[in-house]
Amino acid sequence: MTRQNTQNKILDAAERLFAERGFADTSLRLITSEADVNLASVNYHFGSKKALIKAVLARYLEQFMPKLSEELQKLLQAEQAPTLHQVFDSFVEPMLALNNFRSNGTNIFMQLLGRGYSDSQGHLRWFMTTQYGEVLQQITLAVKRANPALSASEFFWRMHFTLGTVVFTLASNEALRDIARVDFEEDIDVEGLVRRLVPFLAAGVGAPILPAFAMKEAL
Amino acid sequence: MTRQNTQNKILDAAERLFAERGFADTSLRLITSEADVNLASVNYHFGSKKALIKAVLARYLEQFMPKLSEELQKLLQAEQAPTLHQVFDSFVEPMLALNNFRSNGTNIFMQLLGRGYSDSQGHLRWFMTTQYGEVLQQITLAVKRANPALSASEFFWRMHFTLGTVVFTLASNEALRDIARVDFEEDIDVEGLVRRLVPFLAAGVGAPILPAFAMKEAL
DNA sequence: ACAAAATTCAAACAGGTGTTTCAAATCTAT
DNA sequence: ATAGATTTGAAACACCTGTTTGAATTTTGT
Repeated sequence: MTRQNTQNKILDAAERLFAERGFADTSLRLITSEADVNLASVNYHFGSKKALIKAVLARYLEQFMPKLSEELQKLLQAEQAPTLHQVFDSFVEPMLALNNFRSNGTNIFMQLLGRGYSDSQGHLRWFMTTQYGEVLQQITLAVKRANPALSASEFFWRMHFTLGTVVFTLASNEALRDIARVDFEEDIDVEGLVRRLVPFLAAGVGAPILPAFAMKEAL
Repeated sequence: MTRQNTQNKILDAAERLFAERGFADTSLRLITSEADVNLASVNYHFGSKKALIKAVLARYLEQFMPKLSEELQKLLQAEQAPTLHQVFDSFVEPMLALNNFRSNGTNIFMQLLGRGYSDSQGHLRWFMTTQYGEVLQQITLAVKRANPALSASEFFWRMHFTLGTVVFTLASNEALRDIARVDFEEDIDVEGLVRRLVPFLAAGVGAPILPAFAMKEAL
């Protein structure tokens, strides 16, 4: 029973520190001292720092991904094509549900997501392609149904623009909310932030295609 | 005359390596060995690694910012309000002009911009607020004229969504273009990428405001 | 209660970082 | 040409990193 205790103490401290400071800037010594365990125990229980990072991400993705998949399935099973707004909206509830899984969970997951992509590239990408490829395909399918006018290439770029908006916003959400709080006394919560993203992204992905590029495609 | 030579050798090697690997992952030993100068010379000529990073960024910003400011001024002086598309379009030419300043300059600057924001937060932000505050205000003014419906808070958030899209896309533009090249044999150049961002951002910033948030604002 | 397995612990390892030092070399003026 | 300032060079400094080691401890199954 001590095993679980130590492992979880490490995971809890690590996820908090990773979210606050990023993966690279969080040393094992800091994690283990905050978790009140021995330095060697992270290598003993997880093998390496990389494996610890994956374990931290996995704990959240296991909660988030099935719920997201379910939401997308609802849209895909409906007879009429979804709107882009609906597609992006289906991310919101699974995101907010993380607050039930762990206190402040939505916020931590958002920052982990941001870090996971921008820090040492690869960790998050690894999960997406190897573990959750089907969900990725559901997303693709839903967006394509919502906006069939997009060519393969335009779709690719706009999805990455979207990813960038999300990753950046999530990674720096606490800093941004701090600024907003002092600049115009608006105390926005995580939910408000997530919900504000939806119309922005839906409009961006649904934007008309420049004639110049449309022509290029036709060649 | 040897001074300039060494300093520039360092700057040239540093900007390339910073763009490729980020600031944190580029050691002074790597920079000085590629520049073929002594390790100590970067501390001698620039004082510290932080100061070197600032010097690298400054060289590009000095080229870019006045041109951007000029483009924005054109829009602001016109009688009728600009469109969002026009506002974001005014970034494109100054961006592309960097290829005349230095070979592959646009691409390097884009990656530096991305790194400068997501890496060790602060460097780029320092320039923006202390050195180029007026340009920042021009941007603000132009966007507000193009979309007066935005409240201060909605404006703030959408500008940061925009920043996120740009920073992320620029930082990973080489990787993304590589994927695009193999996935659907489309060899997009930097210009094509920058131009594709414009309609996405214009649509996002111009998206209708959710009734829920519009109500909140009215309180 | 005891033997065996699992876990914790303090310490050291091997390698990396930015920065400093101070003598040697080079350039710059008189 | 020579004295003085500037620049280069090799080495060391102080500190931090993830990982490994091997003995001490605790937990587990019988």
